[in-house]
Amino acid sequence: MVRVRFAPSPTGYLHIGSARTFVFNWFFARSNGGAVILRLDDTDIERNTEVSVQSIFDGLKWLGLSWDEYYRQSDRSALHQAAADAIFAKGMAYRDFTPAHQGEDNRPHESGPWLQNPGAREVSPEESDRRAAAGEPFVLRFKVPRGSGRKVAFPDRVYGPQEKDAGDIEDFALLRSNGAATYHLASCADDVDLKITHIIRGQDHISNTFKHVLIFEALGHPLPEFAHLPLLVAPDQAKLSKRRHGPAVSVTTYRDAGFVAPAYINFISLLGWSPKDNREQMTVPELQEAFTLDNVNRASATVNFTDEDPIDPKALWLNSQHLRTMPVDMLAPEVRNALDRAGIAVEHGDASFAAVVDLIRARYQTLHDFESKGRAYFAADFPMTPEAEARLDAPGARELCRELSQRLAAVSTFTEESVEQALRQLATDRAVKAGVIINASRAALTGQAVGPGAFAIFTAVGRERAIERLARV
RNA sequence: GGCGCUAUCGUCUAACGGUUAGGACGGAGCCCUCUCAAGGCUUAAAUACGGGUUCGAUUCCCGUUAGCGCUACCA
Repeated sequence: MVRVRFAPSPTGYLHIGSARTFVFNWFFARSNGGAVILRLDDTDIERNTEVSVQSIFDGLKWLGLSWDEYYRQSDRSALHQAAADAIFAKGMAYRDFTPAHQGEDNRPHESGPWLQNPGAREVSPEESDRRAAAGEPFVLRFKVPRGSGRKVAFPDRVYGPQEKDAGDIEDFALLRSNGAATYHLASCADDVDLKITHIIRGQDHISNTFKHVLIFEALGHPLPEFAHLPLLVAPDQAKLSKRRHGPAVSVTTYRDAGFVAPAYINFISLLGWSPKDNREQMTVPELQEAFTLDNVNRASATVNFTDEDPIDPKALWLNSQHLRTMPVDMLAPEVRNALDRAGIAVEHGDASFAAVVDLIRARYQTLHDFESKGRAYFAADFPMTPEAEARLDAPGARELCRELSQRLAAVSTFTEESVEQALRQLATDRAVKAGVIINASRAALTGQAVGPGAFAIFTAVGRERAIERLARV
């Protein structure tokens, strides 16, 4: 039974890299009949915030990919403590009473790695127990094996076999002086307890994994499979960070820009992974079906954004593709919500609403376009663009619109065909090109100089409104 | 400094050791057309550098360079 976990730490909003990690975990689990576990790695109480927890949930909920189990590490400190005790009891960890260093890192590792605080390992068990009993604060450190030629190794599903000299691994902390578990301990203890089979996470964890291998071994637990994902970087090649790159890296930026979740998922899936068959636009089920760890790349991928525009152009293109191809009954509720948030009251019933959405969606790139460019299809009031104004300013255009209005008021049935017939007849009668009336009508009906085929617009806007809008030019 | 990871068009990427190095976004141009999109077509644009191995290297090996990551009582 495959069990994967997504373990964000709530120190900020859900960012694009985390979202991709979640999505890949989800694809892997779902295509292997496995379980997805959401675990908040919130052991660093100083830096965690509830706001962040909320925004992570907001982001995940928007993606619309479900998880099966949910845990918070802060609820599981007894488990972490027990793991620390077990490792300590085996003599694989020791207390370090050295005060925490603060400010500049002045430890002497200019010529090599820092491995441990001098003398800390040599404190006798008796003295260690005595000082601990006396209440002297300490960190519990893992006693990394120092034998010559001792290697730590693990296979990585993406990066291949990994190996490192134990001599290059420092005696990392398991427990902080306040008694709380560090990330390393808590993460491994929980992975063991939650029976995680595959750890899929960012490549920035590769060097941590050697430490984790040591912990798993100390806990007497077989290694889960590891798969590290290439990093997502900013256009300046730096690791994405909210401090340096701002909201461009937040999932909610895309949501708020009018993206539909499947398009966003499609976009981030193509960062560091590809189906290898030249497909680009894919639905979530297609992505899940095609996803394999073997097709994950190793080089980091750049997310394109600028100070002026936080949205990657390819993401925008994918969004427009999804808007025009996703099932209209899946899109319509999203559009309705968007219009709702924009304060546009929609009078349409579901069927006619879906028909209008279907008519105009091929021209739009984001959900916001429905409220702006598409406003006239839903609202009684709408602005007129300068280009549309120009259409009406064409010689005779306004008069023709008014006359068309009168003629349409007289037709018995109001269909695309009857409208076209009336309009072309008017053109013939007045000896003008039909195009003039067509373009002027589009402007009068929608406030836009551009849009769908003109006759379809008449029925989309509806008889009453069409006649009224033509009359008042 | 140490350790690790990586390197194909501007960006995302494809290429059993043999291709005119392919696709996509974005750019340029054309076609279609009642407008604008869409769609179709065309076009510019890449194997970081240097050595090997091989009949043949984008692909395998070594080195250089560059970038990134880790090097906390953060995760």
